[in-house]
Amino acid sequence: MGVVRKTKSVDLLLDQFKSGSEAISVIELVDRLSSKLNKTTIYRVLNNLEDDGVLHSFLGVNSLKWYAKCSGCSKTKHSDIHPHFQCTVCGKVDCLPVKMTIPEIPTHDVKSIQVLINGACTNCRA
Amino acid sequence: MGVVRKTKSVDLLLDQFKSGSEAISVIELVDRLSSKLNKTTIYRVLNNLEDDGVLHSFLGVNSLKWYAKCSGCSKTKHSDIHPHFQCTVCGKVDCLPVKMTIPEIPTHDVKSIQVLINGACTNCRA
DNA sequence: TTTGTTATTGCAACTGAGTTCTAATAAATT
DNA sequence: AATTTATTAGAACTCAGTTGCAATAACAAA
Repeated sequence: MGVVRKTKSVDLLLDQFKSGSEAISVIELVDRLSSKLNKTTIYRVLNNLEDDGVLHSFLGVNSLKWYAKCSGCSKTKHSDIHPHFQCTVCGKVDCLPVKMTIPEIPTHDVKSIQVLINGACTNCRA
Repeated sequence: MGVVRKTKSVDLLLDQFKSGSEAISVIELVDRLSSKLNKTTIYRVLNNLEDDGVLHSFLGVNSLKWYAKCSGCSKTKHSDIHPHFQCTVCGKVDCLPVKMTIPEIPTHDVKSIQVLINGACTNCRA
């Protein structure tokens, strides 16, 4: 599928991801936009934007779904592989600008890899 | 807390993890043991066994919770860090016997790391 | 062995993130 | 302006995981 039409929903959601490499949970997005967009719409548009290679998603702690901007991805190829860092103090999630290489596992045919790192972020570490 | 008493529930659950390095989802465990144990009990005992360093848990695709045996962990120290491999064909999850080093991130204070690899397992790759 | 203490269990009801269905709406094309 | 069809809102639903409480069973002390 993917996004085909320019709609208010798409604009509003893309606005949220304009700045920085910070990820946003769907729960947070629903909360921020609840007066303007329906929950179902948010889930669907995010899904479309991921199909288009505009955003990527992953699971944080408590199995909540998070989204962040992709860089260098397209409808056909998702090449933006990097670790995600979730702060155990404030809960925020960053995309780490660290190059990840997919490891060679002789016994398995590796397709993708997800790395979630936990600890204290820049602001929260004492 | 952790497990203090030897009960039927603990024995039944530990039996499931006797062989191999294969992880088992909670859903699967509830399914296997539903005639013998209550769902709530299963969730609670698994949680205790994790506190004790006997099992470790992680999230697979669809944010389902999985458990697998720990090796070399105790009530106070969880040192068994390794990637988990989930097959996109059959859905099974293996603990990979690969040593993982926690990366140095200058800007963040890293505490733990979770790696989920996707692809085709030994049985499912063509 | 019996009694008392308290961890553990079963059950029912609940929670909440994410999904599904359908009718109404609004892009985009003619 | 009319037509087509993707998109949206809303309500209802799904289901993994949790909570509260009364009943039960492991274990220790007598």
